[in-house]
Amino acid sequence: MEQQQNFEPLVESFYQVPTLELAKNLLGCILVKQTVEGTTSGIIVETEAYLGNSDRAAHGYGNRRTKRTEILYAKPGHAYVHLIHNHRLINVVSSMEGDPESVLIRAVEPFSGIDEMLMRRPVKKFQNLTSGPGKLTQAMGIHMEDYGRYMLEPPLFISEGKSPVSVKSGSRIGIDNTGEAKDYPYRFWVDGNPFVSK
DNA sequence: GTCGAGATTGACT
DNA sequence: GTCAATCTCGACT
Repeated sequence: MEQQQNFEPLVESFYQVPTLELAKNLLGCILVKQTVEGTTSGIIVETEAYLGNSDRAAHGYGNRRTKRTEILYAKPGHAYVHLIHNHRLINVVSSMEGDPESVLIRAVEPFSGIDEMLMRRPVKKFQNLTSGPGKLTQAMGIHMEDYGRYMLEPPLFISEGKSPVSVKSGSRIGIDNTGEAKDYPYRFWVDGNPFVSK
């Protein structure tokens, strides 16, 4: 019995807050991706903030505006899909138009369309399905074609969810050789959730 | 046209 | 804990 409900996309003003605040607010919200095969969704349980101009670890650092980072300068609420090795990561563009800031979605907890996720990404441990930025994009079928998608309407959007009980923050992971930027406490997660990557 | 780098994952010791 | 895999973009010749 598959949960079938109508998701309500968040409104534009939700994204028009400081990036660090948006990163916290996104926890507990639901990421929804609709495909011809069906709808998959997951509760966001882990995020990271990337502050463009002042953050060396961010792709928008130093106002390097290229075709690849172009979407970071657009209005908040757009999807920035980035490729790394053979994996994809998904960010939500935040802050104001013209500021290359974004929030990386690092992990979600499967909510609906779980059968389809398992088909795309067969795993022995259910916990491994979406507990990482490259994992959730594979499970939910997010590709480069989703680059630049405006996440306020289907087929890719974020819906309001329940507020997490307890939120923690700390330093980001996976970004070495970026100097002091790696120690910034820009990572947020839902305390105790098994789908948080580490 | 060619070369190098990157916000990761999974398998193995 | 270490290490290799594999793809797109961006810079340079």
